[in-house]
Amino acid sequence: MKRPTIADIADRAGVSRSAVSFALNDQPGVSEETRQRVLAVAAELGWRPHSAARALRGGRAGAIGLALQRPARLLGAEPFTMELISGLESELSARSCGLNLQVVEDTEAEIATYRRWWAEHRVDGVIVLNLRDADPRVGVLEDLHLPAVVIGGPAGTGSLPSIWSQDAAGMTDVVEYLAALGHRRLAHVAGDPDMRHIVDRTTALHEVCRLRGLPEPVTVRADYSDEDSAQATRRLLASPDRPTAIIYHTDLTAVTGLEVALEMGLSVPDELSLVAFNDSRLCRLVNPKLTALAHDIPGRGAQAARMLFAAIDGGPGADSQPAEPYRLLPRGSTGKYRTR
Amino acid sequence: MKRPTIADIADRAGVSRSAVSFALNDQPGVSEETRQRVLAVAAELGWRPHSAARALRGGRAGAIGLALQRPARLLGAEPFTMELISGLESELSARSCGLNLQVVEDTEAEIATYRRWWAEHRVDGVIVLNLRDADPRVGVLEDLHLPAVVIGGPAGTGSLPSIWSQDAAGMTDVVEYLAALGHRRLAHVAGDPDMRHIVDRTTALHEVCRLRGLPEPVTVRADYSDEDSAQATRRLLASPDRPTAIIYHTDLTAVTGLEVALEMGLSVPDELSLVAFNDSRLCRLVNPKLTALAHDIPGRGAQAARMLFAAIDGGPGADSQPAEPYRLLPRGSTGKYRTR
DNA sequence: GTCGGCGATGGTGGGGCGCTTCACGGCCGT
DNA sequence: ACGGCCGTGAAGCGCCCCACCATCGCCGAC
Repeated sequence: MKRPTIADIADRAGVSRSAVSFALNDQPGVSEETRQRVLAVAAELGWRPHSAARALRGGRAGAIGLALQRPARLLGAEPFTMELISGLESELSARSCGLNLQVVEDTEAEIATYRRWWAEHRVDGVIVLNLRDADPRVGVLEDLHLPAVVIGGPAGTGSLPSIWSQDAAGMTDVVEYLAALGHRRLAHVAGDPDMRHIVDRTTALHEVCRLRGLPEPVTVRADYSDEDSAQATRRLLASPDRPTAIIYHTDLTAVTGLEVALEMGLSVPDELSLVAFNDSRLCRLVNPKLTALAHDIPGRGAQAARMLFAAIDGGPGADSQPAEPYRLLPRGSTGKYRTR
Repeated sequence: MKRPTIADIADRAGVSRSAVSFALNDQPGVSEETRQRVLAVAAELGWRPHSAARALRGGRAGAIGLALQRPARLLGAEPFTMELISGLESELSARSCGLNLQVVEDTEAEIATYRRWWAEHRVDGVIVLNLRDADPRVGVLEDLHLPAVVIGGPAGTGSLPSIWSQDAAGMTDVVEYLAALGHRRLAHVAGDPDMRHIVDRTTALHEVCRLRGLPEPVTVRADYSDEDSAQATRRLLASPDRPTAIIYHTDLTAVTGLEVALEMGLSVPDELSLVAFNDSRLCRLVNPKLTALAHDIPGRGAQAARMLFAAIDGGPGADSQPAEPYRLLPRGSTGKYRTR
């Protein structure tokens, strides 16, 4: 089976290749009658533009890139990524734009991927995840003039448009909620403290605690692995003045934390309250169900895609904007602290 | 910043564009000295081949396609996909080949995507997931001569190479294990009964039960949604002669089932044993941990990628082959049946 | 009333995007 | 003189679009 080209259509329709091109691209220069004839022939032959030829001609690559920076063993556990992708897709498919995925080991590899994508004309723009402090990716993308939308920020994104979750506000909500339940000794299990959103949340946490006159909250670091996040919770709970509420920065670590707490014989929420950032089905699968901060991740993906298109087109609409705020969903894992 | 082209290198190195091309592609026709000079200049300019130009010239698109057929709201919950992708990537990046992702609503849309990818020269081959009975995708891909590797089978893949999990063997292991624990009334919660692997497992289940003299196992259908799989388990457990062991075809439905069972006041595993196909972190997050059939999904992804490359190159190594068999991992959710 | 000029309309030809590759042509050594 | 070895020129992949051209209707000048 041979893919039809514009020349095939031209032959069949009895016109020149230019005329076909004009007709197919809604360009002036052909009569309405010819245009219809050409379109009919094209449909009949099942013609579709050769993406490489289009791209070569100086047009778009017709795809955007998403580099996922995570160790292979953790991919999959986190629902976030797939939800984001599904949101991106909803916009991409409407513009019949492809999505190029690449799993990378670290920031250096991610940057190399951007350079390669740029040099090979593989993508028209990229979505950047997990912004860090002084993130080197920003400068590289600016230098390359590769359109990009950062999910995270708004600080530290340079000239790149970003869509930022309102992390400080989310954290504030949580603390107010926990304080209202009578909690005073708070802790949180944080991932990489370089991450912009972790920084924002941590700052807010300390700030609100100070304002409310609560003791200084405790921070424990943990990567996203099973063992590490379990260990983090275990350390917190083994402490003599253990916290009465723990905030987790991902659903995954929270669920792990819950298991550890139950294992250690603590009653949740009577003796310990748990809250997770990033609601997902995971939070509803465990018992008690986890109180979580939810936000519409597919929606954010779609918004990011729209912004990226705007940035690629160079038109308006590519300004940084906040994402919809977090919604606090109280569930069974939080309650008043009661000694038994 | 302008992307350098072969002409730029030719100018700088003082040779013709052809010579540059030969040098860069390890083609004979240039002296070793010239080759080195050209390579040096290319490296200096940071040259990379323009993927579109290569593809247009009749070469490869330099990417493979993966169409994910699932409703947006379920994407993300299943760890399977991302693990598979990470496995694919490990091979792809070694051959600096891209991965094109597309989320589609149904089989029809998936087929349309294949046709589009083919017509637009976007991918060199595709990975096909979730083979069904009389799957229409197979014929389409054969007609298009689009290289493809099916994950699933081995029956019903036509001329397409496949990599098939040994579902019947896995199911047999489970039943033997449960029978050894004294279980007699078995049930399973199955997804779409069209799916090839579900069919294979179901057939094996009935077969082994027959051989062992166990009563006919009960089948309950459930899609992958929260509510549906919960409802399925609830129905099973409400029955007067309820099963003493339930087998789930995904980790996700199993976890949901466990929650339902505990909610209904059943003790697991004393009154009910649960087994999940597809081990994942989910299975270890719940309490009791779920007995599961594990297999190396990233490994399978890598294997699929290698086979696809073989199919694309038209060389050997593109024959169907079994995946590594399932490993049964007994955990807390299975045990002898004890009435209390 | 006729005719030349002119703009609008509908269509063709061809170049070029960056890369590969085939046909050829100097220039050695034997 | 002839066969390797190096290297060049040019064509062409499919598409887009600029430069052109033919035709025709219109209008004002004669």
